[in-house]
This record gives sequence, C-alpha cells and structure tokens, in this order.
Amino acid sequence: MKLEEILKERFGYSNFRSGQKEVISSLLAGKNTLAMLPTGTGKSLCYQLPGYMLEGQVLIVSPLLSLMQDQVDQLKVNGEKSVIAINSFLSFDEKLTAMKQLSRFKFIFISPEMMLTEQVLARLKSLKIALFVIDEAHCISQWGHDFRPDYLKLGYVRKQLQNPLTIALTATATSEVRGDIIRTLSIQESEQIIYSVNRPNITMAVEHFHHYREKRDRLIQLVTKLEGPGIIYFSSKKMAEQMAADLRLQGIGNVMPYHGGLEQETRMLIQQQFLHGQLDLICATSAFGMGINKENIRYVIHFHMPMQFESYVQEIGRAGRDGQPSIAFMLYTSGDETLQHQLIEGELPDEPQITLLENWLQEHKTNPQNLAGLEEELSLICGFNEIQLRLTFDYLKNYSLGKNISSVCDEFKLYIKKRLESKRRKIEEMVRWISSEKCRRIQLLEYFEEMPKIQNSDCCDHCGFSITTFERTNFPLHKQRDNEEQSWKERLAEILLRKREEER
DNA sequence: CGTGTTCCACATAAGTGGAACACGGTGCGTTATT
Repeated sequence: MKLEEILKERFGYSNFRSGQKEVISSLLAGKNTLAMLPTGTGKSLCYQLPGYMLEGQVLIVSPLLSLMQDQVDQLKVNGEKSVIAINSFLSFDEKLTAMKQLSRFKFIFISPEMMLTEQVLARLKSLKIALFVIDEAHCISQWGHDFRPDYLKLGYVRKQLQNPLTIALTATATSEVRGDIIRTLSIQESEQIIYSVNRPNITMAVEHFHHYREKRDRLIQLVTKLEGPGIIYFSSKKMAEQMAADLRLQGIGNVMPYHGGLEQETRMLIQQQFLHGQLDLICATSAFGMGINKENIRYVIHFHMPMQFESYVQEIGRAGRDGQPSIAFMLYTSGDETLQHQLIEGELPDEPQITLLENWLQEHKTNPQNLAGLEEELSLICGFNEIQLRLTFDYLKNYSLGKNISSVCDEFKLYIKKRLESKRRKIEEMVRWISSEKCRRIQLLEYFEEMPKIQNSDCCDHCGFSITTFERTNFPLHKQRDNEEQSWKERLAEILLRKREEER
C-alpha cells in the first residue's frame, strides 16, 4: 500500500504536509532520523504512521506529563486503544498492571526519568521496540547537561534496547544542538531532515527603555492596542502573577498567570481556557508553551528576555500558526540580563560548595559511587538546592569510577565552569541581538546557519513595519458576557484567582 | 538590578519614610515491584 493510502485510511488526510513524507520514508528505509520541522507540521504523524507499518512497539520519550497526556488523548480520539503513558499519574496498582501487560500496547509514552528506573528499563528491554522516538529532542541539549541529567542518558537507554530505529523530533535546534542530539543518542549515521526556522508572518521588534516604569507603561499600552490573543513572557513567577492581576484590575481582559509554581490542575485549566478562547492573555514564565497548539495567537511580548536565542525563537514561534500577520515585541531595559545571569548561577553548584563536599567525602572516606541516603546531610552541609544536589550526585556517580575524590571534584569544578561559560555566552548572544542595528531576521537565520531570505514588509524594527497591521479593529476590548454564559471552568478560574489574591 | 517585604524611628494616632534584606525558571520522580 502506498503511504498516501495509509494516510487516508488511518488518519483521514489526503495529503502530507511538507516534511512529513520525507521523514516517514527515511524511517521506513531503516535510517535513524533527526527531523527539524516547523511547529504545527504535525510531528506526531511522523512516528505514528511508520509505527503502524513496523512490527513491534513505538516508545516515545516526552519531556512533559501534560504533553504525554495530550498525545495519548489524541491517539485515543483517533481510535487507537493500545496506547499508554507510563508516569507518575499512574497509581502504584495501575503501574503494576501496566508493566505486566506492557507488550499489549502499540504506543508507549514515557519520561526519561521513568525510563531510567531499573525495573522499568528491565521491562522495556524485553519488548520489541520498532521505533524509539525522542519528542522535543532539543531538550537533550537544553536540559540534559544540568536541569534534567537523565536526558543525557537516552543514549545508554537506546543501547540497552539494542539500538532500535530512532527518530529525534524538534522544531528549533542550531547545528550545535543537533550535534548534541546525535552524539547523545549515538545515531551518527542518521538522516537529517532540516526545515527553515523562518516564520515570515511574525514581525520582530525590540524596544529599549531606561526604566522599569517606562517599560511597564509600554507593556500596558501594547496590550491595550494589540489584537489578541497574546502571551507575555516574564522571567519571574511573581511578576507574571502581579502583572496578570494588574491587567485584570485595569479591565484589560481575560488574563491569567501561568508558571511552574501553580498546581498542576490550575495549569491545565488555564492552558485549556487559553486554547479555547476563554482567556485572551497569558502572563507566563518559560513554563508556558511546549505543546501549545493554538492557531491564532497574534502577539508574543517579552517583558524579560529569555536565557538563549533558541528559547526566544521557540517562544515567538507560538504566534501566528495560522499564517496570519503576528508580532513579537521584546521590551528591554539595560541590565535586564543580570536576572538571567543570577538564575544560571543558582542552578549550578559553585566552587566553595564543591570544596565543602570534597572535604566531607575525604573526612568520611566515602565512596562517591555510593552516596545514596546522604542527600539530606550533604544538602545541609554544602547548601545544595534540589537541582544542584541532583546534578552533583549524578556527576559523581557517573564519572568517579576508579578516580580519587579530589580529582573527580576538580573535574566537576571544571565542568561547572564550562557550563556557566556556555550559558553566559548564550545570554550575551541574546543581548547582542537585542542591541544590534542589523535586520533581526537575517541575524536569526544566521544563528541557525540558514541562508538569509528577503522579506518585503513587516520584517522587523530595523526593516520597517507598521504597527497598525497588528492593532485591534474591534472595540470595546471585551464584550461583557452574561454570567450564565460563563463555563464552569471560567468560574472556577476566577475563584482560584481570587483565592490566590487573598492569600497574598 | 529591581521589586517587594519587613521593620523601625518618629511620635503620641495612625500612618509615613526609608533602611535592610530577600529573592528571582525550566520538571521529572517521590512506598512496597512486574
């Protein structure tokens, strides 16, 4: 049967979108594949369709529980029953049952962390994996080196699974990140299918301010002026909440904050409301975005700059999926980057902390290979937070074999130093782009090593654009709806917001 | 660096001015096991 026929039969589509067929053919030819396809291309089809054609199971590594949930639901809607997500949403009993019957499932979604637990890995090894899928594969590079070290062990997992046919999917990866992905997964012989990151319908603009107040005023003005829906990105949870509350008070619209500190349930609720048009503005941290597939987002404003250019591209790329003109504003006050610098320093342990650790290990003649049970004590002594602790334990466990304590700690210090340097460089790259006088788009494309493309209108603030394109056409901003018309979700959201405000 | 919170002096009632200080993002997993 031809691919198109299967597409029609299984998924009900008549045509592939650009890139899909190429990726699928590559996989069916038995080639490991790294695919960088524009957002909204339908990346999940790239593993679902070949999954049906190959004998065995499809194992999908996903970075977020909510993303797994979405994908599972989507498959179920399409009539696929043998699909499961192995994660902490399952109760102990459910997990037990699932593990027993694992071979029954065609599509298995899982997090890197779960996959690396001994029992789960042992069970996975007994399966016949037809296709190993790394969704949002840039996470390997973005998170694997510190925040979620298990991401770097996907290569080990792959080896344990007898090197199954592998596909890494992403929308944004520089050649450096792609190299990272390929190296980590050991898929050197892979086919790379790379599409442009350029999004011609997204205008980019940067504005400079002298003071926070001016920037804040401008934000309010923009939000009032621009046609929504929109997303505003902050690097602080508190500020995202504050601004959401302020905008709400000013009657600027149906605004909610979104960040990692909110209850899982609240987050899902807000995300759903935004997707369904009951909210038209989200004040978010970088937690918001992955898996958000909303067609008509008209603008993205950065009140704080992201940590790196890739994040910026991902974040603005959430606008204009419908192809309609959309705009990305970056609001910058000189010195904004210090917040980013502060954040990266807090993520990694510093030299004094590692020295404290080293001394303790020497004194107690402890084998760095076996630190289990010492988490609490060492956190207290060295002042590690959760993330620092995990990275430290992980590093010692993986790189200390056959070495003495002081040389491992020296190597670890060097590793941290290099990580910090690399992260600082990325922040500086972001600042350079903000301060530069050149066309924003050309620089963006250069960053991703693409040939610059000619853009005629509404390119960026250096090439000229007209804000009227993006202004609201219909006033007043929000028609008041009857209470009866409000869904229970909206009402609940309001209660939640009020509760949070009272708590403050 | 900027913002928000706390606390104190001032002064004699309730609240202001301001110094000192803390804080800042991203997410899996989380028991007893097939």
